[in-house]
Amino acid sequence: MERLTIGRLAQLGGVNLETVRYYERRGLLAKPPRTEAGYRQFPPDSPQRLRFIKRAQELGFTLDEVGELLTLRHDPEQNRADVHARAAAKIENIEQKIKTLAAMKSVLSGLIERCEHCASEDCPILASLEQGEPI
Amino acid sequence: MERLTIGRLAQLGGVNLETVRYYERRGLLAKPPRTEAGYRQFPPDSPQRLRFIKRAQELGFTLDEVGELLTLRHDPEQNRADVHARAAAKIENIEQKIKTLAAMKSVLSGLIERCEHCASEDCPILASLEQGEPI
DNA sequence: CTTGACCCCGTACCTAGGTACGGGGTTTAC
DNA sequence: GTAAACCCCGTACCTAGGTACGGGGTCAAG
Repeated sequence: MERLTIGRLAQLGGVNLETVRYYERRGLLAKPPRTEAGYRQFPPDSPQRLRFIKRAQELGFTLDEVGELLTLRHDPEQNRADVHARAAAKIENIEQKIKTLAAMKSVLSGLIERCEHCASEDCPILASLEQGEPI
Repeated sequence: MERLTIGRLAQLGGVNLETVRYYERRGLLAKPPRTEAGYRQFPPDSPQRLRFIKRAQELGFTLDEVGELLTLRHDPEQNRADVHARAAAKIENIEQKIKTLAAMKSVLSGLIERCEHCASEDCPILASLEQGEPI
């Protein structure tokens, strides 16, 4: 259970050190215990959490939304039904994203297959733009 | 083929009027023809293009990336092989996003199914954080 | 016992992606 | 023919999400 300094954590998580401080301020990372001298001592699973945050962000979740995702974790004082409902909502949200990405992908695949067609006016990419509801 | 004023386009596309001007400046929307008086006259497919931009953004693409996606369309002076390669790269990118989202979704589904488990220490959400490569 | 690498904190600054403002012309509806 | 509702443009401002700065303390190696 060796604990991590902030610099080491930043390195392992692939982010700037200041970003770690920022996430702590935002409440995305729990305030870690400190040494006598005030140095942060992060738990060993922090790098994963950090990477999760970055990945969720790359998928278009805001930091507030990432926070919601993370608090779906074991929070003993929330009632089960509420967690359940919020998780279900997030799942729908994710499914919608997947659907839209799948539509985009198939458009691009089509583009590759019949590239010559695409030199003409009615490129399928525009036809697909209407697909998918706003998220 | 009635053409759209900027206000109408913004309304149909669900964005602020200034956003349309901004996208035009960024080159995401082609500079439209103008009336005598200088009013923009957008082609009728502009709302779809606008919505595409917004959706791609919600999926974590930057506006620069959206621009790349859009220029994969019929641009007659690019050679086929190049378009092909760039489309293939975008497809991989999209597939990676889908994979990561699918991993997140299955974590949340698991969370719902065995909610009681999750009141304990080893919530599967953390276990999953390592899934998926950075995009 | 000191030097370099690391940490602390608060505050200032930066980029991306918009949004708002405001002074002016235009168009449409009474 | 005039008021409301649009549009023009340039510029200023705003939010989210970081990043950098700088003055100071700490810790490990030589």
